Amino acid sequence: MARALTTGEFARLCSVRTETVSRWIHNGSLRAHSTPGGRFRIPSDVAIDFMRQHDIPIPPDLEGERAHRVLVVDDEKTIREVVVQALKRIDEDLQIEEAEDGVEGCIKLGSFYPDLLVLDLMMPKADGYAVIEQVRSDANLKGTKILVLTGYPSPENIDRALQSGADDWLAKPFNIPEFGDKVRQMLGKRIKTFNK
Amino acid sequence: MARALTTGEFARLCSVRTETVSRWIHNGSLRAHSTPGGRFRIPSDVAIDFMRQHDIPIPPDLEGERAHRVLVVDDEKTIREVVVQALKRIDEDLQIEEAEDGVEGCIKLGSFYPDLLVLDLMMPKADGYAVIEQVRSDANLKGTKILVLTGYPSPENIDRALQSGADDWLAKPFNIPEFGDKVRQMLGKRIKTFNK
DNA sequence: ATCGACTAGGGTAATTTGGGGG
DNA sequence: TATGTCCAAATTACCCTAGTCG
Repeated sequence: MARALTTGEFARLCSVRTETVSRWIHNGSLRAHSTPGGRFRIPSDVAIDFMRQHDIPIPPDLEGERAHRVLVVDDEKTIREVVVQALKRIDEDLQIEEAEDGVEGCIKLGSFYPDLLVLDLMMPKADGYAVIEQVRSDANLKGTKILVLTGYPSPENIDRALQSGADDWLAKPFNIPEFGDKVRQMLGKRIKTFNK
Repeated sequence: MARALTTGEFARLCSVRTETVSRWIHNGSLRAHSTPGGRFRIPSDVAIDFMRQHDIPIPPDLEGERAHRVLVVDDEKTIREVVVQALKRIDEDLQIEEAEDGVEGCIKLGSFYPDLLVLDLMMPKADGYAVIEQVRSDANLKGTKILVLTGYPSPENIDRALQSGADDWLAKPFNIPEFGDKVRQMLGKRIKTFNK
């Protein structure tokens, strides 16, 4: 997971020259370590941060170099704990963040850029639909998959959620293996879709 | 897929000054990312979209920078799946969209601008002939190739399809290698939307 | 030992920014 | 008012070279 890029590789990604990347490293715009011989190496997570910061499109194979991020948004602490435990069992390397209402969720979205959003529909402040719309209107979250959890799985609610842009849903209470399958599918599919 | 243009390069393509391109980026008319030093880079697909939207001629080498798009229109899910799988095997970088009837197909045409349209003739709502005519009457779809699939390959049907503007056809069920050949051929010698 | 990729550097071209006039 | 051209100053990135690294 720890691949590091050469200046040339990174230059191509940023559509600049190798020398320019060297200069960025010298003037502190870009962090890198170096070989004993003076060649620079840019860790993939540094590269991703840099590119995200400058709105440079990130190639999927580079994204794949890092651990997946999951944001869990639910106002019930118990549900969040169950979900987080289940997620950790699926993949202990997952980066997991939590939020307890739609507003907090939206704020975390803006800095966390999750690969998967596990989202309750009924919440105080901003409900799940609003969060879904927020995600789907943000180009930086294009790759984010949305799994909706709801205690009221009426056809209307489900339809509205999927219409808004959710990718899949589960009724609460859900069984853990089924949840695991969906998560694996959504995180896996995401990688496969972009695979070179 | 990865090249990005400088403001100067893009300015030349649009026959304006670089300052004007900078201003387009600032006022939001044109999306771009930037280097730490503040120089802009315009991803080639953004550039193409912009130029298409403003009827600016797109040079062929720029067109080549992006993945080809294929729209698959068929009311039978099984057929769509077979076609999509076959397409992915031909070129995994293809952007593929699906529609299950003529109306949905026409809607997607308007935003997806496929290079290739794989089209069933017999469909509910709007049949294949209607879709072909729609494509051929839209200047923005001048470059779109049409491959017709039909389960009823009578001379009348084929004739009518080709008359309407289809470029080639295959009888269902088709064999995959033959389908692959035709697709490669059509994407390969695709006529560019605009000539110099 | 080879050879492509990289660094460092200095001159140069391109780009940004702001302003003014059409 | 809105948009693109034109101008100029400051800055950035490009381009080239020689030499080094992997």
